[in-house]
Amino acid sequence: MIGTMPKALPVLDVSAPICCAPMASVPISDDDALHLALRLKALADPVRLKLMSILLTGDDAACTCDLAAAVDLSESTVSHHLGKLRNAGMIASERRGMNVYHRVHHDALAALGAVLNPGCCR
Amino acid sequence: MIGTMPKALPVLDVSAPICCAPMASVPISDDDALHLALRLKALADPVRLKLMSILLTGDDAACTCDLAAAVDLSESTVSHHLGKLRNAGMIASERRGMNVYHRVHHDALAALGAVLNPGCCR
DNA sequence: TCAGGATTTTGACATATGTCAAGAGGGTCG
DNA sequence: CGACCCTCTTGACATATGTCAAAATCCTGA
Repeated sequence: MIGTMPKALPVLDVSAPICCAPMASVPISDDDALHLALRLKALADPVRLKLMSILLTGDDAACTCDLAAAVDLSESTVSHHLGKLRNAGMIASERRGMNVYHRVHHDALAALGAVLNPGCCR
Repeated sequence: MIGTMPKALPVLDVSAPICCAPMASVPISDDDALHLALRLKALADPVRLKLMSILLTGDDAACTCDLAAAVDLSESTVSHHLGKLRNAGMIASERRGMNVYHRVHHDALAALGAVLNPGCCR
């Protein structure tokens, strides 16, 4: 039960596709609430939102160092944020030569929007 | 600039209607990123998602004590969570007699979904 | 006015989070 | 191979967060 969660949110792999009914259609289960919360938490940070937006609006995938420059933070910090996004299934990262390039999982973002927005058509 | 935010996220009033372009349409501004993050943070907790879902699927508004019973947490804890949701503009609370009844701001939820989901029609 | 129930606020505590510096891997190119 | 660049991991630190108990508010009804 959700009340007996005195300490930590467990660390789960939430990189699988989001799969739960819109919040308004049915009372959400404890399990779905936890998974959804972990994904929203991954997005609920100004730096990570900024990174997502840069990736979404950019022509191509961007590497870690470019992103670090764009948000003006250390590369280790940006790597940390990218790790969180990747772990939540929001982005995919791929090594090309010396750099690692990141791109958004559009489906994951759309699915998240759909769970929140009852009136959303797709 | 977003990088020079060494400490705390400022406490802002984000109860006003959400107003920013979908994340994918334009690189999000630092200001919009901050506001959006604060709203998402309000939602990014399993207990608060559960509360939202209960309110969304229930016939009527629910009072604090009913919600506390539903999620099996102390009333002070639930009051704290409801305060966060209210502060983010996700719910409205109204006193009726001895109890305080809470209901969801559907628009706020929908707007949040719309910012996330580029393909959402409204 | 006063007793009692509902709600919120305050204080305390353990845990999570965001940040950077320093170090460890991994890849490229002389 | 060896120097160097990009990335990720680790350690440390300050701050935020979720929880409850206890105290303070607010409201109703006798």
